[in-house]
Amino acid sequence: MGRRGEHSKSEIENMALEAAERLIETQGYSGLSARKVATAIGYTVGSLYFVFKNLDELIQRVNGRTLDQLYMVLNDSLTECRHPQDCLYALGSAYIEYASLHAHRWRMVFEHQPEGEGLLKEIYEDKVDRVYALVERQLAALTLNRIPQDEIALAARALWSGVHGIAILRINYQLQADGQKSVLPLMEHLISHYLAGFDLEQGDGDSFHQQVV
Amino acid sequence: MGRRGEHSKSEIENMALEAAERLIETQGYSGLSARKVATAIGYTVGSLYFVFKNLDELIQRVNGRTLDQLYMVLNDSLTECRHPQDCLYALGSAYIEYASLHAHRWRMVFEHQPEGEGLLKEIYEDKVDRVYALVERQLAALTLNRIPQDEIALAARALWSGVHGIAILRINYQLQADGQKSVLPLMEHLISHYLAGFDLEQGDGDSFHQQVV
DNA sequence: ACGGCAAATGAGCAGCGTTTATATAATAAA
DNA sequence: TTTATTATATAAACGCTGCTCATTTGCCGT
Repeated sequence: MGRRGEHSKSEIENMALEAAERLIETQGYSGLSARKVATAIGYTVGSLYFVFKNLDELIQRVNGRTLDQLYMVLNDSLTECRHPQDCLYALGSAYIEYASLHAHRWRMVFEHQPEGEGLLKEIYEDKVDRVYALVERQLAALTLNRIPQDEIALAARALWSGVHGIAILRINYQLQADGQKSVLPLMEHLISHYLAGFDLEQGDGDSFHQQVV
Repeated sequence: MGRRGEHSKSEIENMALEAAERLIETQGYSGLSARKVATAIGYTVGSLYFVFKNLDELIQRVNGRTLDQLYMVLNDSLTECRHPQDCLYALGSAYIEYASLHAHRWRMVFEHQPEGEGLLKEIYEDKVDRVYALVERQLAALTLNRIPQDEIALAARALWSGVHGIAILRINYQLQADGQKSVLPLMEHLISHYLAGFDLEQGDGDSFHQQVV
């Protein structure tokens, strides 16, 4: 049939993204295919390529939405904490919980290598930065803004690399699958040790102060 | 043709693994296919399935070899350090360097989800433990063996999650591609802060002492 | 009413993992 | 030496994949 006009381009786009997310959540990346997505929204393959350049673009769009969702969850986790260190625990806890609850979607964000350059990639990186900013804000508060922003940015990335790694541990080895409480002490252990070391190293001119970014 | 007898089963196995590694190193996971591997070693697809149960098994075998190689590199990095903290730096540096040099192979170790149970998976996990043991040994030395082994094991995983995350950062965002020196300060920053915090928390009965594993 | 145009299709291409009947070469038996 | 057996390698086939494109369909303005 020709133009049914039932859905606008952006409507189809949204339907496809939602269908793709559903497929990924339930069956993982390998369960995703253009034909499955198309069928799920009542169209055929060709129509998908009318809206997305290719599957890669669709995946990048899904990843963008995942990052948005993650940002919101993390942001919401900050409502019930006051001390920055507790807020970092809250962020870490929310991060690990999200990773556990949406393992497939979450993994895809980091495992899918976007090919080539493009506007999408920049948007993507902005979304990542926005998530990191949540951590940076707490670190800045904790150090009473006595540490330059670029250094805070690096510290956030270093620290969160650790939390991220723990989330991966949690997922890959199904560590304590019964209620993901069990890796939380590990996370708090990492953060507390890291922060404890932070105070000791105020302006001691170590190698970290080299220009890195 | 029938049995040419030019290569034994284990010879074909080796040839296939080497060919697969070459494909992955140069073209990444998506560049790997049963037919490509078979062609590369002068056989046809079917013969591959005479040696491996399926592609998944071949990949797991490649990952095993990668872990062996990684272990050796890390082990060798310890020859020129004395103080445990310097040894941890050396391990971190070697880890990040290996990840950068063999990004595709290294990523596959963590991103490929081995399906189902089996002997291979256990061997695989032993290899992972062997790598962690290198870190644990340094942590134990640093804390003068005053901390129980299971706690050291967790600390190693927490700390190395951070180093791992930094390696991911290095690869994903091509952080300072000109000589991977630039993320090393970040790694040392993480380790030094973490270790600085370690001494402060001797037996203070925090949540970390809960039974986790 | 009809022409033009946008939307949607579905057949087709090359490649994928995997299975299997078949052909072949080396070996064992007669 | 000839024959039978067995292990090995193959090629074809199945159903799937991402992606393209000629073709058809239906709406909308003239």
